[in-house]
Amino acid sequence: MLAEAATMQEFKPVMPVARRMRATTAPICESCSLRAVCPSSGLSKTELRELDSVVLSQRRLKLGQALFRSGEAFQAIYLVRSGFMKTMIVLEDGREQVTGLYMPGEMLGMDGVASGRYASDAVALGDSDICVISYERLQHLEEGAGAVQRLLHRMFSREIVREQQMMLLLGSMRAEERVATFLLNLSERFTALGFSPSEFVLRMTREEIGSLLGLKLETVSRTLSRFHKHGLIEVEGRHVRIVRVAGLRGILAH
Amino acid sequence: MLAEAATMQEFKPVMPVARRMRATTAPICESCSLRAVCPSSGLSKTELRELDSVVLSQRRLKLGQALFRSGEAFQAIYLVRSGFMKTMIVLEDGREQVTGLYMPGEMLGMDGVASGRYASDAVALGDSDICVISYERLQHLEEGAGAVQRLLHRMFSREIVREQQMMLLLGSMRAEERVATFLLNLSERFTALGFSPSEFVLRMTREEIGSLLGLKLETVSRTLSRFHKHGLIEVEGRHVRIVRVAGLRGILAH
DNA sequence: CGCCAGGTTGACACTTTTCAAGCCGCGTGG
DNA sequence: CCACGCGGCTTGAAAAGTGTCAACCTGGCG
Repeated sequence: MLAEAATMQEFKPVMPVARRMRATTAPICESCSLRAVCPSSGLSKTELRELDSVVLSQRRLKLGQALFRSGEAFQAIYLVRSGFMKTMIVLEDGREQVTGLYMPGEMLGMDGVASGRYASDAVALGDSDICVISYERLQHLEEGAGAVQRLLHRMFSREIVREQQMMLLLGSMRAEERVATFLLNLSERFTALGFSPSEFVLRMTREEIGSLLGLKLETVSRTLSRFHKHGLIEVEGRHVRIVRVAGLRGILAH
Repeated sequence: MLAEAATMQEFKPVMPVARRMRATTAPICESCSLRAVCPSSGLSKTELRELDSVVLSQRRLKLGQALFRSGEAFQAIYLVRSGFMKTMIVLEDGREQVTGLYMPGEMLGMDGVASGRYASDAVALGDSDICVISYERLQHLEEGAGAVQRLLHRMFSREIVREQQMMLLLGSMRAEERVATFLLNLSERFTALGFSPSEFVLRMTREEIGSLLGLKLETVSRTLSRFHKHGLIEVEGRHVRIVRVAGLRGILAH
């Protein structure tokens, strides 16, 4: 039943990732298999080459490894190439809030520009490949700077919009609406990546999902169970299949 | 008792704002009274002049008037010169979420860069003066572009960090913590503007505060009353005086 | 003068959290 | 090889925190 989703869990780029961990000047962006979803889509050949010149390297992370941590000196922004990342803020008293879930083609670390130090932790939710983009060099691009700068601005802005929507969710939705929104959002993003809109694998524990949605893990679990009981989804651990999208959407329509 | 706060409600810049509503080339930034808190602090004279060249005009808003609305074509970003603004997202079903409160020196509208349309509504919380900055021209700055671009990036990033902190508040704090955080945050920002850290005027109704904090207006009211009962603050409508900062901070320390 | 928006407060309902118990699958070490 | 422990998940029952509804107060303004 959930076989397709299971294979998808691997979540490898469609084409093999060539020249991993290569030196700075390797044409990573030009030949990137993520071009379709990568923010760099829309750039010209020369502009892509420009972009390549600022890609410092690739990084590989395993489950739980940090890409950066709150307070570390900001030097680079990061692009998810494969795998999943989460960002979170931690309070002194230990409470933590997952502030974002990042999929291939999405960008991380822009919160570090403000003060020169990252404001959040970024942690891998499984094996992940990450493009490391030197912010320093990005600033000093000469050729093609216009297009690349505009791209960067769109990325910044997209992040702001994403966070606004998260605030809407956290500030004015009840548990069922939050979880439904979460599932529908995942579905969209998987679709954009060329995967099934209806069948996928959550990459987070119930606790992480809860933290992202501002709920306790038990509430997440109960809500998923209720959705299942009402025939909206099928759940098996982290495998999810959306059975009645309209039903999920209906929950949002109050 | 709350006299100082009452005068402060006017919230005029320290120096008179010269050449309001003037043509594009007026040296608004160079002579801006907000320099101390304005994001443009740190720019050189020439860079300031550059910045001036992108300031289209000034806009004056009254209570309830919109600076931009969700869906409108994005053309400019805005800087609050005097007064207060709020941003909000509205759902089809009418529910709305205040996503931000903006004071003099703070920037609005960057969410429009992503899609070319604003993603939120910006509404004045009272008489306000706003700098209108052409995004188009900002992009095409030649001289001094480096410094101005860096400045813009910091602004973007600061907004991202601000929203992350809002998510933390909305996702993992209880009502008392939210209100205490709100008051302490206001206190800091007023201080930065040269006003009293302990005595100020809320510019929003209880309902707006509630929406910003993800609470109902009654909860806001009750929480403020409770703070008052415990001798932490004094409240009289929108006039607030913080009596025991340590007490408020203590609430955050669980 | 009277209305109305904004604010406060109480009583009660509802959602979500908290606490607790138990299940499952998996890796480790006896 | 099996037992054990443990993290992750589910479910129930009770507690806590907020929301809802309603009454009432106040000040400003037509």
